[in-house]
Amino acid sequence: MRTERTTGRDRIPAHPDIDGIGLQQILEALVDPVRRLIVSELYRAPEPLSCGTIDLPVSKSTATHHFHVLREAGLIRQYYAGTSRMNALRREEIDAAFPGLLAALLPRP
Amino acid sequence: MRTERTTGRDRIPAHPDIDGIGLQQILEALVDPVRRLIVSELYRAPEPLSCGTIDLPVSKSTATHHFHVLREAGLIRQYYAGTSRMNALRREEIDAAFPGLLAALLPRP
DNA sequence: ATCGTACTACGATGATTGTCGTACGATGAG
DNA sequence: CTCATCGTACGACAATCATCGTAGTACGAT
Repeated sequence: MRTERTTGRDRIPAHPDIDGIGLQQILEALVDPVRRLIVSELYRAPEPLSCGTIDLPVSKSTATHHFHVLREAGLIRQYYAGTSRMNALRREEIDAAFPGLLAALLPRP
Repeated sequence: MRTERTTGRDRIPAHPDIDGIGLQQILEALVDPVRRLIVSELYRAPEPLSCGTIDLPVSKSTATHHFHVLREAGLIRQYYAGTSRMNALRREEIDAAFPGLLAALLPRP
């Protein structure tokens, strides 16, 4: 049999359904200041941002880790555009499942 | 000089001013399920509750720890009534400082 | 004075996790 | 093809923290 290759669109990991996410997981994700910073930036941005666009006070591997946690918590959606990984806040879904949460947690503009 | 005695009203620890509390601290307090359970109970109760009234899935020492964290985070106010320690949610202050936060974090009634 | 109740204080411990460096993989440009 | 860029994966490490048991203190009742 042939070796598996991780190519192209397989690079996009599965995103959890919002219904499978509990408040607990959301809070565990948002309790970290770095992750809250990421979410804030995505909240303000009109369009998805690549990982590199948001500059964070941590190393690259740590940043990857934080994006991973946010994705697993159902807070962001990720897809590739070339070598860049784009990130978008799943705003409507979150607002529907947890009304007022984002507004209460993010710094007021 | 005379020996210091921890008597009577000295048993009540100092409560932090709400202005000195940041969102970070509040979140760190409320990310724990047990602490969120405590806050929920205090939220629903019309009057302050003693520590023993709220039954928690943890040992007594752990419960004490959680009440301590909540107090330090400015979320509850504590005072003694006999041997019982009463707990009250600092609801108005929290709502003023972080509008919508409690409502978003506590289970809807 | 003695006892029981209510809670705290003090370690100890195990699990989690935020952090990093390094090595690797995928993509687009020259 | 080769190279630089962007991000991931993996393993390691230190710090934090939720948990507990035990011992102790304060207060009210007997």
